[in-house]
Amino acid sequence: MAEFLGSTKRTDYCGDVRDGHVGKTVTVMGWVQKSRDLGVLCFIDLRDRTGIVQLAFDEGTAADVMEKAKSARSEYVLSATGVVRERDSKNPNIPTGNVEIYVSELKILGESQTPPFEIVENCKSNEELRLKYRYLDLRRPDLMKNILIRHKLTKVTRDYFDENGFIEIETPMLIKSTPEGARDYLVPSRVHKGSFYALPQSPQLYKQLSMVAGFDRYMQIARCFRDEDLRADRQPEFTQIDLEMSFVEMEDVLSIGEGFMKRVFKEILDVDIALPLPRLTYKEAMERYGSDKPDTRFGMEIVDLSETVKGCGFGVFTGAIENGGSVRAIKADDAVTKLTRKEIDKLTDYIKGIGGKGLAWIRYTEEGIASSFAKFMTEEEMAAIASKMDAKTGDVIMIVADTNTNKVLSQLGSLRVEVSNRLGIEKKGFNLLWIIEFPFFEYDEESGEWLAMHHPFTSPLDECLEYLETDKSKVRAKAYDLVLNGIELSSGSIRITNPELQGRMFALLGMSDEEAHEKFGFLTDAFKYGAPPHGGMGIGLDRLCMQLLECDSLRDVIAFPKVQNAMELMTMCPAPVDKKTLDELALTHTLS
RNA sequence: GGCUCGGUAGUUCAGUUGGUUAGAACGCCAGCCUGUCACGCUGGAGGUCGUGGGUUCGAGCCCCAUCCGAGUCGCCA
Repeated sequence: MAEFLGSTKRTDYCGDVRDGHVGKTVTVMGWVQKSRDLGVLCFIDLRDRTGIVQLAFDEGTAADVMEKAKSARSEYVLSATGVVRERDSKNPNIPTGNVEIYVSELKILGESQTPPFEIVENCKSNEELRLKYRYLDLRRPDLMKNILIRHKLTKVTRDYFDENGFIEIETPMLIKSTPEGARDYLVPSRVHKGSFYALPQSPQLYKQLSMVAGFDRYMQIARCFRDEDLRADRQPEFTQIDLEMSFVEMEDVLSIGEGFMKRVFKEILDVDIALPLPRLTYKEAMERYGSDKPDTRFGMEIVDLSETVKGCGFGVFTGAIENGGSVRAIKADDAVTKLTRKEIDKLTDYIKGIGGKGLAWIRYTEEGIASSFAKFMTEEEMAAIASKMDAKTGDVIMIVADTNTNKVLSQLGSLRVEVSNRLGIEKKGFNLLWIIEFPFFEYDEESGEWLAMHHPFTSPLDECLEYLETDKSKVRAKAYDLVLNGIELSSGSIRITNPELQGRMFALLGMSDEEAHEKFGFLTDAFKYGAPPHGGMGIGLDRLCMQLLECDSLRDVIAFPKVQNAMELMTMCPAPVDKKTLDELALTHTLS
């Protein structure tokens, strides 16, 4: 039977009991990590969020206390009072290993069944089980540590932005659905049957309206929702450090953003980040890394072979070039033993899996050149490739050709990362960089239309305004992303505040005046009443935390995450609701 | 929606060509034990092999379907 806490008060956390406490009487409270019953002697490791301390019992211990100590199983909740004393034999493996608490009073505050998995660091149990018992998983020191560091990160965030004049404003969770972009989570209205709220994908419009209101600098640690499929770095419910600033241009926002990153890395990891951060234009990032979120911790940059192989004997290459595409390649240094013929076949499948036509390759082995296409080439042509790629014995070149150069680049970009993973290339450090000058429009092959790459309030670069109606491919945006080790951490832009320009943008995106007014009238109306120039960004808090802690999954930094099918396994939601509830919401017809 | 991988004791895993009673380690339970800290020793319990169907004299193993989990592509302005 569990006992009541009564008037017992904790004096110290378990992990804080050290040499300085020797001789003092302390009371600690926590969970039984492990008990060791040696007959006349008994030891219990007691754990709380700060660490573990050893409780000791011996022949001098009162019989009732000893009896309780021996009955305490794993994960029982105890309160223990006793004198701290130096240990005869110290345990160098734990910070409190020099001391122990010689217990005179013991309360069993809560009993526990045997947990379904051990509450230890580096638990190997499968994640499904751990998510079902998430409260036990969070009790494990590694996950506990992650959540505690996340707390520290949000604290640093609020401090930094407060010190820089930002005001935290809470924006609504129940908002109007705007069908652009990701799928919305919808919330049915009871009062207005057949109408719906949406959960915000971002507080975008509200923060812009806060600028119109005159708050000048806004920030919010904002929960956002997107009803799209999950990934290791994508949850349907996530948190953004959202900010917006008035009377600024891009440089001002980047400066605040990178100042924040510097502060975070210093305070959380004691790592110094050199400022200003490197920048790449979107075009350069695509040309060199085949990605708008390149991992620059390793090389293997993309090389354009189009000039080199122009007019060669291999029809796949010449065909791609003659039809407006290109031939490009990456080189894996000293990889010839790892990238066997079989491995390269797998990489070819990988390329096909992401929409590629295939992979041409050259392996420079000790015995000579092995290649998928050498038979179509002259020796001079092969030598020209080797020269252009600076290839030596031991290297492997992988080549992609397509009539669409963007496809070539993005496929090689993916391949570059895939190959680096397969080769186990060491990636160390924190490579932060800005990607700037994003294209404003994106050509959609399916519909044959130019679509907005960002939300429609993003401002074009001043020098691109003249091309808006004439050549959409030339228009670049005042948009910027912050990339860390190949993950998009943040995205932002300078916004349009000129109603006339905004009208032009809506028109270019195929939105009629009526449609634009229906969807965003409240914003364009607001801009008629004195809108300051403004811009901002949103920083993915979960992703930042995941990178700081070098975790592979967002689930390791979110206390109660969802799994791949968007279920939360502990509470098993989403779940059906009863008919009465549906009736009230006029949703009964959804029951089949 | 597609592709790949996985599901055997509470947990992590092994399980040969389809063949007797499905094993190990840890954990759990009981007893013993005066300094343990991966305590030790002795003994014990614990399995609808994800689920359903099929092939077979016989299925953990082969086939089909299905559920669950992971990664990824599509998707994510």
